[in-house]
Amino acid sequence: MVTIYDIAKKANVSAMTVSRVINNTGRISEKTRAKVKRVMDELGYVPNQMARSLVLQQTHLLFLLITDITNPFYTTLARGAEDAAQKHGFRLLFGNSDEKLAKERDYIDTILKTRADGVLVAPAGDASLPHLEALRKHGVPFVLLDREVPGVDSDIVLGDSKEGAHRLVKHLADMGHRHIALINGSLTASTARYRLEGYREALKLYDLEYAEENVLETSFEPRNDLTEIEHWLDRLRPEVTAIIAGNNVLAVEVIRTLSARGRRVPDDMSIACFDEWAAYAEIDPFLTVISQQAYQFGYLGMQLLIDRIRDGEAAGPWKKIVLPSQLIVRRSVRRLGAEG
Amino acid sequence: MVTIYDIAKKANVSAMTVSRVINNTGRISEKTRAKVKRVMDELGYVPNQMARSLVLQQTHLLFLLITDITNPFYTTLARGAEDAAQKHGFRLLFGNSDEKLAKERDYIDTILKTRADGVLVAPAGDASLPHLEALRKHGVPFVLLDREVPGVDSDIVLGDSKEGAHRLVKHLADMGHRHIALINGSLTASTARYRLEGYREALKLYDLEYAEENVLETSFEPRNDLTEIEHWLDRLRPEVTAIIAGNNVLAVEVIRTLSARGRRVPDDMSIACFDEWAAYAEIDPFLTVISQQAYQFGYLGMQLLIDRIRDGEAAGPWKKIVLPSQLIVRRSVRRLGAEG
DNA sequence: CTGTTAGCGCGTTCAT
DNA sequence: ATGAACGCGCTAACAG
Repeated sequence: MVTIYDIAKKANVSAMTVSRVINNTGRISEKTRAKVKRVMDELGYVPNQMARSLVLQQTHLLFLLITDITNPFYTTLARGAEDAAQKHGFRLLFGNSDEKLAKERDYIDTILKTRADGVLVAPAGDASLPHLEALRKHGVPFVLLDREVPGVDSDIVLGDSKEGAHRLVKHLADMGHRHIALINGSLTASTARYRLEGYREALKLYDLEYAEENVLETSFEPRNDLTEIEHWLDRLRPEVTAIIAGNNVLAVEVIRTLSARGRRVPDDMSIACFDEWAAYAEIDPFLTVISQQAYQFGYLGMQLLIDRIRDGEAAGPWKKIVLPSQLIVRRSVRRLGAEG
Repeated sequence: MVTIYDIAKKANVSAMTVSRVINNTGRISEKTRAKVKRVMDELGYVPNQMARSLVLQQTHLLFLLITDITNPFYTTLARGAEDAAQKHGFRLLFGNSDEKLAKERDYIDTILKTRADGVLVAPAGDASLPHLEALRKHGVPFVLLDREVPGVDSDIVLGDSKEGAHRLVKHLADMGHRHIALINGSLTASTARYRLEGYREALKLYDLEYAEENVLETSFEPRNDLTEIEHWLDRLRPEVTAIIAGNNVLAVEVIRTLSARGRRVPDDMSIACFDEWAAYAEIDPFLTVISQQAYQFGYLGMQLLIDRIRDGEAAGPWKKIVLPSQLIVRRSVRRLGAEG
């Protein structure tokens, strides 16, 4: 490995001079600067980030932790975070927890060991608390994305899940559905809790029946085994004509399960859900969704993080950004007649 | 920051003993080991990766560089790479180049500075050559994914793009299409070249007309401005009844452009393309595609990389894995009668 | 404008 | 079984 000492020797200067050339600090004569630079090129020198970080006590590295890298909601969010980071001259690396606490812990571990300057976290759930406390304890600034974690104060960017669920129920009711089921992620995720809450409140408001067997709590991430969903569909009250899915993944899995049994959407069952399927949905508009501004989650979250890194305490009290969502009506919900 | 010296002092041992406890090296009495561990917990010690890497000359960190984090092909690939890395006890971080050489260069830079142990690269194109040469020069093992780069010898995992294009043309011809256009990524990507080649060969084979204005070379990544595609569609020979898109993104953009002008797929134009839109395509099977085993690209690539890291030269000559693809027929291609 | 010294946190080598 | 000295590559502080 080429070090500043190799450069120094070949350029007949001290290592310190080389360091100054690299970092553009101090005053250096144009002549020596040129000489040093030439030698650096010749030798193909690359600064050792480890060594720099060790002495500077900062890495200039930011992390984004998402829970499902195959979900377009999170990848769009990632693009937003990336753009904002680049705009401010920060490097960003991604990690994928797969909604698994163990994987999340491993990434937090890596982040801690790597001494990242800051982290954007979409937490797996409430049990992410110790992970976030670890970040806090070690002085790593972080911003929460998409989900709250009880017991954690921080900057955060959220969607209005309760309001979204409300709008979904209203739309279904408007379309003539009176018996609406809900398949949800784990209630250890705040979004799932708010969506359940909004669902129940709206049912009450529109005078629709609530039945325990019409609600399934499972998980947001993709699964290979659809039997749980299958069994739930079997136990559903027969009057149910519409299902709300807690996210885009669940919606797809419900539809797959239904269609494996020859039941069509929306003919035999209506479906609506949270979150888009990005580009594809546009060309073949099928799923009725509550669309969230995924890109903004990442972009604004990154801005908050960078503010926090730059200004520390001076960035003021914790900021909470709640992003509005939008109902997009498509083909997956059928209009029911009076008989429905 | 808590260091091994803080632990050492509080546990009444030397820093060296602490280090040994951390790394499970040397012989330590159970008593001191327990004491040291307890103090470590009390103080919430986290090893400083920078310092470790500096002395060990290795980071145990792997990178995956993809060109479009919003494209399900690459995110599925990423999941495969992640699983394989985890299986072998390596940490993996992601970077997204957005098909941009400048962003790719920045990531290569980060990787070099970070002294990663190895890299999985889906290169932006032929001009990625210097980036890969830099990796080589600095002794960072890498494996290429999805695209070849002329002038670079390395392990690589590829799809058979030529064969895929061939199958696409054959299918369209079988469906009665005699005038088939191609919208492609930049020819600086080997996949685009092979797809063009397969397209031209197949046209010849099935005695179909080739026309220059029926082929557009643009780029694989999503764009905001669809005018280029729009203009191309306007200039297409009027006899054209089907379009092959070089990837999933282009297919969606063509369809969007067409539908903005009131032209329907497949009624007014048939479309087929490379690569799936992951889960969503299953529930609403619209696009006829050549489906590639994205997950395997990542999984097998990671295996190659880890072999190379572990065995170095002893891993033998460069390995090239070519993954077969599969034609999946759906609704986006219309069957033409004799008049077509 | 340039060089010397010291130390960031840790692990290897050699003592004890 | 444990400790002291040294160095990994780099930069801040001070000297000249």
